[in-house]
This record gives sequence, structure tokens and C-alpha cells, in this order.
Amino acid sequence: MDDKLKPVERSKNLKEQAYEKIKEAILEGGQTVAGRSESQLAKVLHISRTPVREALLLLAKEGLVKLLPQRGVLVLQLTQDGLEEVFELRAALETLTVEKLAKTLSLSDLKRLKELVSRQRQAANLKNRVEFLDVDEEFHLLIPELAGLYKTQEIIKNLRDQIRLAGYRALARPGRMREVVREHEKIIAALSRHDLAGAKKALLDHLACTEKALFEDQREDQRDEKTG
Amino acid sequence: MDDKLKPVERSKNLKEQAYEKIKEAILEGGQTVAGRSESQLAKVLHISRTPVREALLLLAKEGLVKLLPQRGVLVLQLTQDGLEEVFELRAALETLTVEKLAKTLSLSDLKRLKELVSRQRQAANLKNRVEFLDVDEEFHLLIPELAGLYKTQEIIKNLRDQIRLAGYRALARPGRMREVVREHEKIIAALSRHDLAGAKKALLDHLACTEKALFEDQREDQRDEKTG
DNA sequence: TCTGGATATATTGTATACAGGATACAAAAT
DNA sequence: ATTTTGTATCCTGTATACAATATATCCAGA
Repeated sequence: MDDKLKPVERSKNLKEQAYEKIKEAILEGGQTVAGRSESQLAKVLHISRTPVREALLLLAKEGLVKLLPQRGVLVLQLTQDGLEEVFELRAALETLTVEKLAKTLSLSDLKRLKELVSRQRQAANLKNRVEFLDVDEEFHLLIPELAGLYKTQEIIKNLRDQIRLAGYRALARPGRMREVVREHEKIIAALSRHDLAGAKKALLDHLACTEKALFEDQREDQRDEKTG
Repeated sequence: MDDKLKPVERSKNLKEQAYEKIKEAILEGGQTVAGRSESQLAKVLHISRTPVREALLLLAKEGLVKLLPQRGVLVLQLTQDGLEEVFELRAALETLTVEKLAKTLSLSDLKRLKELVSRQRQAANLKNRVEFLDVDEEFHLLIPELAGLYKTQEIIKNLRDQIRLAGYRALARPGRMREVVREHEKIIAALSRHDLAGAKKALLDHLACTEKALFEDQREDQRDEKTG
């Protein structure tokens, strides 16, 4: 058994807890934080303004919200241009990471990647979008990690946060989850062949499909609003 | 005459001022902030801890410092690996920006870029490293701006901050400033021809030279320390 | 001299206080 | 009815207070 003595669960400080709670709310659409003042958020969280303020400051730095004096928190939603830029950035950065990893991939690396895809396939079968997206995140962040590109990983994480909600919605499109699994498998196949060009192509295809799914989903949404 | 009533100068708040001052100090080596506590910094800046704390929080998020409880501010300096990753990232991101700009470059864009290079040549002639580096920053940030890639610009700015001091030192190498001017001219030439591949190549050459200059400078520095 | 522990000191995380300024709304004036 | 003014309220930026904890200091005893 695992009876190693672990450090006591040092409960995270209030600033970090506030950060996590608020971020969670934002990634789920942000209705609960939009327009709220610091004191209102503090009241809801049962803490003082100070840690709330610090959490908001970081979230603003990440580009998830804007703090409008006297007017509360503005939850940013990307414009069309912003969305496109995020995908261009992901393409540039994730290309970097798969190419680098393709050079050095070990068998244990491969195993970890395959394991994630397998978990993802299960989630797809169960139509469990939440689990699916979690594993998707793990997959896209494991690649830079295995490549030793930690700063890159941070940036990718932030970019994904900025499009997370839209991505989650797009996953509801019929067959999309299974498609993603297949696309990830192609990336892994190329990686395991140490095929730089193939890995790059598989990745770019995957991102292009993701972006397309996302845009089509949004178009349909807009039509629904008018029609409905 | 222009006697319209203009909005009053709304001076920046203390948090922003603290942020700028502390960042400045860090980019110049950080001796004055390293190991200081929040209250010490507050005392030096003649303000209270609160704005100092918030400034430090942002600087930590940018990766310029780490906040060690009870131990003060740790000014981060990049490891060899970190430096290499920054250059890989810059290569990936700045490639994105020059390629995009090469497609759309207007005459007025071109004029602005040329103007910067000309200012930079002057600074090189006067051996004014501070001015040179300022204009260099403007040049590398103008490209994403003209390309409409604002998020990318932010990231590039942050990456440059992380290597600013080393870059400044490397500029002292004989002939390096003139070299940079020539490299920038090549980028501009390719851009004005709408030559994507050429612009990419010129950029990557430039970054490779910059990285090399930086490494060689550091190596010499180490030797000097032993010898001296 | 070294060790352990008691006490003092400093630092951080968090709460609270407070002032200047912005917003909202109602009363007053046109 | 619309605009102006006055007032109450709220919000943010900043300072300060306070408790918990980590570090440093010092001293007694081996």
C-alpha cells in the first residue's frame, strides 16, 4: 500500500480558492460573475474583498475578464477575429510541440498518450462531454510536457481556456467526439513513427476540424436564436 | 488655436506605477528587489503594501519573479533550457506574424517599419544600446500589430521581457547592432515583396543570430569570471 | 562547542476602514 | 417634457489592523 507520509493537505489559501471558483464560473459561461462587483463576489464566497480582488486581477491578466471600474466584471467573449487568432496561435505552438516530441518520443510516452485516447473513447461512447473535454485537455497538454516545453504548455493552457466554452458546446455535434478520437490517434501514429511532417499534418488537420466544428456550431446557434 | 477642452490627465494608479517601477528594476537585473519583502518594497516606493502586492502578483504571473513566502521576491533568471524554449517560441510566433503581414503589407505599414530601422541605425552609430533596444522592441511588436495579431503581440512582449537583460548585454558585442539593422532590413525587404517564405527565412536567420550572440556573450562572461 | 527550546521579530494572508469619485435617481427648474 | 441639480448609494483604490506562521536570536544545559 501507499503509506508514504504525505504533507498535510495544506488547504489552498483563499486567493487561490477564489481564483478557482471564479474561473470555473467563467468557463461555464460567467452569468454568475458578469457585472458583479468585488464586494458582491466576496459576499457570495464568504470571504473578504482582498483575495477576490487578487483573483480577479489574475483572471484579467489571463484575458478571461475585464475589470470595469464601477461596473463590475466583464466576462470576455472572443470575437470572430479573436477566435481565429487563438487557432492560429494554437497551430503555431502545438506544431512546435508535436515536432519536438516526434524526435524524442519514448515507449512510456507513447503509452501515456494512448491511455488518454482510450479514456477519451470511453467518454465518447458514454456521451460524457465533461469527461471528454477534461481528457482532451490532458492530451493537448501532455504533448508539450513530454517535449519539455513548459512555457509553451502554459500558453496553450491559457489559449484553451479562452475557447473552452465554445469547444464544449461544439462537442455536442453528432459524431464529433468520435472524430476527435480518430484525429488524436492519427497524431499518435505519426509521433510513434517519429514522423515530424506527418505529426504536424495530423495536428493541423485536427485543429482545422476543431475550428470548423466550432464555427458551424456557432452559426447554427445564431440561426436557432432567430428561428426559435 | 486648439482651445477645445481636453479631458484631464488621469494619472495612473499606484498599483500600475508600482508595477512599472518594479518591472523596470527587474529588467535591469533585479538586485534592488531580489529578496525584499512586500513591506520593504512598499517603504521604498512610499506607498502601502496593497498596490505592491498586486504588482508583484502580476509580475509573478508573467514569470519574471517568484514569490517565496517569508523569503521575499526571487528574480527568476532563465536556465539554458528556458532560454532555448523562449527562442523556439519566438520563432514559432514571429514566423506567424511576418507571414501574415507579408500578405497584407501596405505602403504606410512599410513606411513605419523603415522608420524604425532608420532610428535603429542612428542608435547603432551612436552606440546607444538603451535607445537601440527600445526601438528593437518597437520593431518586433509593430509586426504583429500591423498583422492584427494582438494576442500574439502580448505573448511576444512577455517572451522578450524574459530575455531582455541578456539581450541588452549581448548588444555590446562589436558590430552586433549593425548586424541587427541589416537583418531587420532583410525582413522588411521580403515583406515588401510579399514574399512569405523569404520573410520567414529572414526572420529565422535573425533570431538564430540573436540567440547565438546571446549564448556566446554568456560563455565569454563565464570565462571572464573565472579568469578575472 | 553544540543542541534544543523559549522568546522576539518579521512576513504573509486576510479582513476591515476610509476617502475620492462614479452612478442612479429624485426633486427642481426651464 | 426635458434638462439640470442635489443627494444618496455604491464601488474602487489604498491604507491599516490583525492573526497565524515562519525565521532569527538568545540562552541554558549537555
